[in-house]
Amino acid sequence: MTGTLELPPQAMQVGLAVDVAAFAMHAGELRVLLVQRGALPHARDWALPGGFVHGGEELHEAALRELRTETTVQLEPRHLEQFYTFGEVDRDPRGRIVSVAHLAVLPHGTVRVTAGGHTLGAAWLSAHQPPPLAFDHHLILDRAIKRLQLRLEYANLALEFLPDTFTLPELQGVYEAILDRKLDKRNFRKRLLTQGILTPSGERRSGVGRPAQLYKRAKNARVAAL
Amino acid sequence: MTGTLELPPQAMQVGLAVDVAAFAMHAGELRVLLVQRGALPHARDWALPGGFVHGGEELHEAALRELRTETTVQLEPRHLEQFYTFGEVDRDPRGRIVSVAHLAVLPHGTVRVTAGGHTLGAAWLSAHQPPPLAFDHHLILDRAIKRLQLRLEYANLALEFLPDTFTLPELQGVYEAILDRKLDKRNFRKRLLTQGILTPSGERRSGVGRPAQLYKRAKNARVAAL
DNA sequence: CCAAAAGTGTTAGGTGTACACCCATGT
DNA sequence: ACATGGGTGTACACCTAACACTTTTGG
Repeated sequence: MTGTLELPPQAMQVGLAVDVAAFAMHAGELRVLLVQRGALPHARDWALPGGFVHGGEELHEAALRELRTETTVQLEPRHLEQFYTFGEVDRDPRGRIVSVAHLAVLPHGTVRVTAGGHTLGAAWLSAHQPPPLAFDHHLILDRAIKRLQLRLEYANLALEFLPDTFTLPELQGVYEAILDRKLDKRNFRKRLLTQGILTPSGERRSGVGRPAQLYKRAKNARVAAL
Repeated sequence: MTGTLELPPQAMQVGLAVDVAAFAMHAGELRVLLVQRGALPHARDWALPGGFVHGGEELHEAALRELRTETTVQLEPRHLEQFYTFGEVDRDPRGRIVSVAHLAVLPHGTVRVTAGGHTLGAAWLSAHQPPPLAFDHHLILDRAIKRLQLRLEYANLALEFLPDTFTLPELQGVYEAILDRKLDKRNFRKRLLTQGILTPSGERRSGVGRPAQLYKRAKNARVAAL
């Protein structure tokens, strides 16, 4: 079927790319995965991982591939969603390049990243106070954070940042890191527990201070769309 | 600057298009602007107005142009926003075509549409019960309606469907048409009036039954983003 | 016994929702 | 006078936000 019909002459051919704003918790802070570019333009600048979509490849597949090849992230994203398309004429000096930006959430764990492909380095850096970024990636990151904050209320995206079992203070930490403000402990517990998406896992975690009850996600509790 | 840097060899070149889901109220119903295609593929099928982005043209400019040339809509959209990008490999038989879908709201008034360009016809048809559509346009329309419903709560997008002055029952009609369900009259009035975005315009409108108070939008009341 | 972090209830204000009757006009 | 659509108030349930002390553990 493909090829039997012709495109109209004025059909604009553009470079199609994806960029990924991948978030995780580190040291009680919301971090975003950034890579240091190895090639022009913007060599040595920090940027969101991303690149061109290959032929026959779906957009979300391209997003996953870029995550894996540019940064050697071992863990699967727990959430991946397209959130905006950046197509300004002059956003890339190489020509008309349209980027479909994706939001990813990676689970907790010492998410070790190493440079892959043609990047000089990769690191988890502060999402709320990022370094200067290449291209229009600060716009992309801003919008990604807003979307993440929106999703936090709608779906239960906070759980995706944590391991299978976790404590309520840890969960509250995720909310606070994403919203970038403090929450009241008692109100938070009440809200989450009456929501019915958590079940106590019996165990307790030890450390400094009183050990906390461990929870895991209830059977239902799925991430909703839109 | 453009052209001095080369794209990598695997950079995928794709056709870049925009599609527009333009909404308006007609006969107390939410309607979407559809065109009847004049060319293959899907000739004679209904479709959302849309087409290829031209060189040097921003995405929102392309969306506006397609609205104007394919349908001869006289009125400016009161709201125009990108809401999702459809890039599935097989969504168009002519090859890899990525469409950045836009949501538009047109103000009230007898919005007369005539076929323009290479379309056979154009019409305002029911948004909630549309005819069969070309390509993946039913997916686009579904998502556009969901976004419109979301925006209705967040911003005050309902006002954009009405002329400068309007009555509360008319405004409630817009809400009901978009949400596709009935609302309580007293609760609706209370909510809208305490919100402070409406000011009575003194005049009253006559017709059958008791005349209704006319309102206009208050000085503030701007449409918020994201 | 001290430091550190976890856990626990109540109150007041505001918001959403359900619900039925009277009013102003045109015919 | 009647048909048609516009306009009005209250009560209850629920959610939100503010607020301080006790409990459990490790050192």
